Amino acid sequence: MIPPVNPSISVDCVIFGFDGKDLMVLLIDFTRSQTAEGKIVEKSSRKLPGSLILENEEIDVAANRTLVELTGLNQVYLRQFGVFSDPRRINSEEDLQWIEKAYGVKVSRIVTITYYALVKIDKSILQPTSEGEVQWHRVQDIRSLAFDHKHILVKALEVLTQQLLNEPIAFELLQKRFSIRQLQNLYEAILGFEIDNRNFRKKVLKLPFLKQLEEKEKEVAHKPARLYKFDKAAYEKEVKRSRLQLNFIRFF
Amino acid sequence: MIPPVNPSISVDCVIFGFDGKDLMVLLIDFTRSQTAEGKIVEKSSRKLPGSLILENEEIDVAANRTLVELTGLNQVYLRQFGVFSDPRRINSEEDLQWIEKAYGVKVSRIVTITYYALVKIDKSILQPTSEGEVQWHRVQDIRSLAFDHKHILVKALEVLTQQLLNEPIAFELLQKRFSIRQLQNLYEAILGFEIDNRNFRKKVLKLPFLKQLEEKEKEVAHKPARLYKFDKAAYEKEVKRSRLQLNFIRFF
DNA sequence: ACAAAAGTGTTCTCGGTACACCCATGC
DNA sequence: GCATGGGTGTACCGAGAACACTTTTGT
Repeated sequence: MIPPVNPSISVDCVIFGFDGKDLMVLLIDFTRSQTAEGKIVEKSSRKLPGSLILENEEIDVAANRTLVELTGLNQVYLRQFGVFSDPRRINSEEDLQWIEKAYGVKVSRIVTITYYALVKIDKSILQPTSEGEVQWHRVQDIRSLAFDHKHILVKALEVLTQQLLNEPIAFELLQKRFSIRQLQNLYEAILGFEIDNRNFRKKVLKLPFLKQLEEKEKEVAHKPARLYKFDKAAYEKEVKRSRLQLNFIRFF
Repeated sequence: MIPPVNPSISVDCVIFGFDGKDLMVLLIDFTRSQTAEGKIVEKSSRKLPGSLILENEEIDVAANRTLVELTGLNQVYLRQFGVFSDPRRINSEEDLQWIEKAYGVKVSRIVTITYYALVKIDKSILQPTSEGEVQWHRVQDIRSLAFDHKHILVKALEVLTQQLLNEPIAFELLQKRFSIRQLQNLYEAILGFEIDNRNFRKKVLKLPFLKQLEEKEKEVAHKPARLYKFDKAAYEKEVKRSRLQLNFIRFF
């Protein structure tokens, strides 16, 4: 038996990855066709992965379900960042019909709760979906998306940037072991400006939760970089220890 | 004609005020009674102001509507900060019946989008509601609330604290004209620790959006304090001007 | 030996912190 | 004149910013 779906609440996930150079996002290609007035209307575009929620399902769980179905990854960083509720956010007849067909329920207005996920690209194994093909796209190349998904993406990027400056989430996008340069590249890609390498190293090497490993890069045609890992336990400990200070009041 | 209500989505508002000494929150007293198995069950408690949303109503608008109905205040600071979606968050029969009676619709599971508002206490004129009496309460005195509202309040406080450290929202809680000491009291009340007065003054007086006024306090039995106001336009300008720097990466 | 990226140190400036006394007013 | 809270300055320290050359590896 199919569990009942709530026809007015959905989740949409902005799934970010990092390929060493650019910030990437996972999108689904899909095509809607509608027969209206004897003519067949076809529209092709891309959308963010998402799903209506089940009755009796917590929203976080729905977001995680969407993520697992798509990437095969469980236990990844997932953060709720917004609610999109414009009554006209799904405004075309063929879009509504496509959703009704996909879920087998009558829908009208849908409020969506949005999440962004941070995944290690190399670990993700993209699963085929009934909606359409799933692919990674460079964020900077994306021009338009279906529904109000472009709008959602823009908001996700804003929140991601803020988050990156205040919490150690960069490590969720990198492989377990990484070089300082890779970390810097990630910051530069997301923040959109260059950072002085010496100052960056000085700053991050002082962090108590960045652990140097014995291993080095191999088979590279230059001096091999030292590898590091993120020690989550050390981070949690440090956060608890640190007291709030005046220092923390910063308005810009 | 009553506009149709969406029975599965609501907003709840945590309305904060500051009385010069303590952080306050606006709560509604309400009583549910239910006749079950011949017995009358009565429960009295307090709840956050909230409302089911209307179909065709944006969530932000619903939150604002709730706020206006209650305080008579429009155009106050209002910020969405969470979504509470545990399918069992409204778990008692009398709570469900009370909601159904209040809105005249059949409800089962409700997902709530939560907002916090910052208001100037002296400007608010509490409106009587059909739900029950509305009153300001000191945040630190609150022991328990109906539904999962205590949980919501705790989350609101966390977000408020973070916000206070990163954005100039303190001024939303103070009167238009205020003294540095009042501002400091507000920070101390919310952050929960004492701040050195000389250092605090030095810090805030350097802010380009804090404008000194000619007026001073009057009729106080001590040296009258200078008054200041928050210049929003100057703040916006400053934010645009300031560039992101490495400086901004702070993990604790 | 050369190409390519890793890694390293110093000086300057600014902002945070700790800390104790005089000032203006009402009564 | 005294009680009350407002308002002020200095010395120390740590972190960010600017800036250019040497090191290690593969080919």
